[in-house]
Amino acid sequence: MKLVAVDGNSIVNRAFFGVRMLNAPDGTPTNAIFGFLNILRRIEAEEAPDAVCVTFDLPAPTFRHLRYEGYKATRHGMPDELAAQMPILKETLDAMNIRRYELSGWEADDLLGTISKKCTEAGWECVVCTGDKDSLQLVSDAVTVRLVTTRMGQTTTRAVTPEVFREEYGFDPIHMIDLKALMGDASDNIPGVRGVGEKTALGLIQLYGSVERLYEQMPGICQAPDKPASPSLIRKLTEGREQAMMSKDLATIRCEAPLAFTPEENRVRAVDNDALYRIFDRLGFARLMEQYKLTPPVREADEAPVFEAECVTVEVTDAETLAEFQKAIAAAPVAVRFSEDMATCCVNVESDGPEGLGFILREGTPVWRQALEALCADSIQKEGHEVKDTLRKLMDMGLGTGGWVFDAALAAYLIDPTAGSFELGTLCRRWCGFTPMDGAAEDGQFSLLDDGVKAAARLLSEAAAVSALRETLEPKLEAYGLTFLFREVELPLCPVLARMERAGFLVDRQALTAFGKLLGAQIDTVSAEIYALTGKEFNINSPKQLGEVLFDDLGLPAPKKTARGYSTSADVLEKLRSRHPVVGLVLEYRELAKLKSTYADGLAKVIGPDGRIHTSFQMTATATGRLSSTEPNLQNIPVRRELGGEIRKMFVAPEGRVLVDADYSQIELRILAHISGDEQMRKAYLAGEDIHRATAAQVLGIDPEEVTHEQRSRAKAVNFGIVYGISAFSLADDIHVSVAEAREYINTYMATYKGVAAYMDRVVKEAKETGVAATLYGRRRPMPELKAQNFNVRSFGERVARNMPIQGTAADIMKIAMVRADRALMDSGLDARLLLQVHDELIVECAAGDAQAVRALLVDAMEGAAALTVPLTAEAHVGRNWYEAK
DNA sequence: TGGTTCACG
DNA sequence: ACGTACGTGAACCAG
Repeated sequence: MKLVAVDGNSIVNRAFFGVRMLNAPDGTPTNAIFGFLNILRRIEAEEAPDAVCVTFDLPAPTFRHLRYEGYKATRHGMPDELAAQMPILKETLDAMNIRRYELSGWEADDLLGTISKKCTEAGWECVVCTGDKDSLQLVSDAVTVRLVTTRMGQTTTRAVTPEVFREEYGFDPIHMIDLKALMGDASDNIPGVRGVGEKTALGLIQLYGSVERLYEQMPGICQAPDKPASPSLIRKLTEGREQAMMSKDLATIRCEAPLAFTPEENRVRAVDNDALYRIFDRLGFARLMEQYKLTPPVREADEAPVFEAECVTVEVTDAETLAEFQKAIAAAPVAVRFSEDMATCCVNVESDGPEGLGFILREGTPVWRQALEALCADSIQKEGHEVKDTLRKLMDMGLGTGGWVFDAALAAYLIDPTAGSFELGTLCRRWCGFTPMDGAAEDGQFSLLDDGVKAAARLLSEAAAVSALRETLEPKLEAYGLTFLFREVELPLCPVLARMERAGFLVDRQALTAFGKLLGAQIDTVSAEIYALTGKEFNINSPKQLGEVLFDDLGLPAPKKTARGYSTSADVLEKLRSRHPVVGLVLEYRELAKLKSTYADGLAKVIGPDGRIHTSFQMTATATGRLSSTEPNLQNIPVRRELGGEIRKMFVAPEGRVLVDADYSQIELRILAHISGDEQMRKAYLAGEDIHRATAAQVLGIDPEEVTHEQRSRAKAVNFGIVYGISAFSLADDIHVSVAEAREYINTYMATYKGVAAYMDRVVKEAKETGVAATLYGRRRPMPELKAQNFNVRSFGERVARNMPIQGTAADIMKIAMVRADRALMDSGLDARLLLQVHDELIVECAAGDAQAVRALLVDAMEGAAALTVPLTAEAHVGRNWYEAK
């Protein structure tokens, strides 16, 4: 029988400092709990114990160790973010039916010692799980210590048995206390013998075993076999004798805590599904919920907050019910949900109760089309969830797209874009405290209903959720100053994006597959050369195998490492290019393989029956307000390298039509100039100067004409760096200069652009005060990282706080431009439509004859999207394909 | 599934 | 003394 005893405080500490800051939807920090649970799962998987328990230190009024004054004085107090997680962690363990042992005045170490002793006495095996080497003294035939270390979010554990210990230290585990007696332990304020460090102490204990035996043999002792102790060491030991004895006492774990404990009472039990579900739900632990196979608590019938159960519902099937429907939806905002063959609508739903009226519209009923048309009229105020996707379907059906006044996903996204999930059920639980009817609820009280009714009830419940969410979220939007973005930007953008997705981008399928074949042939050639040069056939795509070949077989120096092995990234390989001819070939292989798999083959797979590629734009995916593009991602189509540009040539306009590509010129730097108000930078833009050249000239104190190509390109890198929240190290890496030089660049930059420097300080300070970073238009991003104790986490937060207002404002402006451009195109009567947005670039397809008009219209829409204190400029080009038009 | 790499702005 | 630029998505490997 085996019991695992977890050192709660030690593990939760490792987890807290090892796992990056995480937050529950309500802002509660959760990283320590998350890390703890993952470590616990690891241990359980590795040890397969019969019983598990956890010990905790309790803050005690008095310490047992008071007899040595100052003990623990250096142990820093627990950070607030961690302290906040402790009660929740304990609650979680309770819900998992894992016993906790905590005893006022007793350290976790002592409890672990006591527990391991009692286990041994009961004939059980005991595994002590801790991050703390102090516990190693407990190791015996029946007691193993599993040491846990967490680095960069990754946990490794190591089982220390008596054999392992002896192998490592050269003496028995119990003499760990003797070692501590001599060398001390700063973290536990154990003084040890002055002047004796780890090396000396190890040698002495290996030779003599215990401090007592050591002092018995004094002064005729040896430091190492055949090496008599130096007179100074003898003196230190003599003078430190008392310290040594006291230290040994301090280092000794007490195994007699008055603990009522039997291994049996800790036998592994099933978790409390309902309790654990509620905790994980609150903390936003979706993955853990799956791993523990938790299911939503089944509600008692009498407390079920399932709206439609009491909501009066009407099926719209004939003239009479249609009239009733039309009257109801004209009178008040109506929440709408669509499925394949059904639509449900709710009106007058209160968030705290089910008063309201529900309608069910089914495809196939005689009034289906009429009802939908009535619903889709511009004058009917509609509320939805992920409205852009709804509009796509409505457009497919030839229905109107006006009158949408609310989108629950967009509202929640504006309130907290970092929330992660904007699914209706998640939002409803988070903001309204109830779960829309789902599978579990059905089993409970709806199992008697037939499938059609059940589907309608589920959809109606979702409509009710949308309505409830509006009531909760709209006041918040108002309070956070997000109404403009919501009403004038995000909502109007929905039909624009829906049209773009439906339009798709025409692709030259033949050219694409031909290019894929060509790449395939080149890949074969390059692979063969690589195999010949290395004398080995291996998978070049595998960083592991590639690293072994390059760094082990060929003996190239490995400048960087990753979590598991050598880094083989392009910048690493680039540095090694001159060392061996195979390196260049690997880089070439990488480029070809990427182009083929992701672009040539990848894109060919998603060409629709119409010969066009229809991407999906995600409106709630990024933390800064940018859009993203998926299935496929059309926002990362190659352009930078020559071969990559070939791919863009495959994105074409149909016969008789052309592409117009318009992009903002340095929108982010211009925004920086605007919001920082920096005079130098604004002057440069107002004078229409080449900003990178101007930066080089001003920073270096030379004439713009004197700036070399090299100097300009470095200034450009600095400008980018500034936008990203620069560090000297990374800049150095980027422009291949020493860190000292990079630091010099940055310092001179900040001295030149004082307004930028001041802004960077100001924006971090404000974000720290308010807990959010925000754009010019009020888009916000909560920034809990700024409060983190962990240096890296906090530094990351500071860089994000500097970048978000810039990147986010650019995103806002582009969205505004898109709405303007779409409107202008519609109003103009030109034969043109938007196809794609790539952050600072818009692509339109139009009749060849309309190209110049469209060009002017686009530039106008984009430049007029915002009035900054520097010019906001856009350029547009026309071409038969994307490459030409850029 | 998470890590690595790499395409884009 | 820390470890290192902001924001994405997709393909691939390895466990």
